[in-house]
Amino acid sequence: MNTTTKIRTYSISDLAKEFDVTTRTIRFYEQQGLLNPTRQGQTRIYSPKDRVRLMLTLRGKRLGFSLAESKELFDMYDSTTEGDEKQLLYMLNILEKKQADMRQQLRDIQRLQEELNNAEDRCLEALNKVRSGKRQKQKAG
Amino acid sequence: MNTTTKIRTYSISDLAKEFDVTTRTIRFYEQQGLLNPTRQGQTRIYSPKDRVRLMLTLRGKRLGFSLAESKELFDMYDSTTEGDEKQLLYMLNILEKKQADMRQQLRDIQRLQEELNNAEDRCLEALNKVRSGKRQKQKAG
DNA sequence: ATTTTCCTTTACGTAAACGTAAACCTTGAT
DNA sequence: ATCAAGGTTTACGTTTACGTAAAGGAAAAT
Repeated sequence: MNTTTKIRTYSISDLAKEFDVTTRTIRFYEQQGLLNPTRQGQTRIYSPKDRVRLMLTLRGKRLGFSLAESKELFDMYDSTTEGDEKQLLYMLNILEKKQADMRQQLRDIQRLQEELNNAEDRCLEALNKVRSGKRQKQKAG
Repeated sequence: MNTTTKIRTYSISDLAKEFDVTTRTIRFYEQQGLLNPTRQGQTRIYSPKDRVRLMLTLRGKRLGFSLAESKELFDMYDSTTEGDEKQLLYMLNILEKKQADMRQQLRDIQRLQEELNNAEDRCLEALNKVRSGKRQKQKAG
């Protein structure tokens, strides 16, 4: 059996299109240590791992993570296999904090969703009033 | 009956302490049109409404809203009572978009929570390995 | 052959959200 | 009276996350 499997690769514009970001953004993420494409000549070649990282980075952004924070998590995740005790405890600490953040965000979102619904209701109501007002005017006119 | 009720007020540092932000931040939010304190001489006096807006602004921030977006929502919310049809439809449009954002964020968070749990498991497992390794060494030593 | 089409690097520019410092009131406590 | 604690304005500085332009290499289409 052959253990060397051919792996899909992506160009920078492949990824840019798929995730709707500019190539500038992708190069910037590399510069910040979030992606590690190989080179063919001077052209960047992205692996599925890079693709996943890009995906995670963007999701992190939506959740208010800075690029530095995402990088930190990636680095830690990579190092867990060979991590020493101190490292691991540190990572557990960070993970705990992130989870607390996420719980807070979950509450925030649920509240905001309620409020958006209320606002929508109020808005629809006001719209009805405006429209029934218009009808009265039409009758009168 | 007296309709003029005395209303609680807050100083800038009251709010700064309560929400753990600097006074600079609070003044900046005023400058951006998010807060509207009255003045006593030149000193700012904040109403409960200001307090709520500060709270909402900060929550918005946690959810990735820009100050401009929060202001937009506040302004629209204030104007709904007297809003004309175009205004109202516009606001409904925005509200719909925000809700879509929130649904996306909800999914993001749930996924991230799963992954954080996985990472934590991996981490704890690695930690156990490290520690059982240590015990072996102690025995041997 | 030359014109697109992608890709590259280098580097300055920018918007958002404050930080920070200077320079100045005012007011209650010592 | 003076001094510390809190308030003010003005204004320049800083970080993050890219945008944008210049200047060019390589390959594929016309």
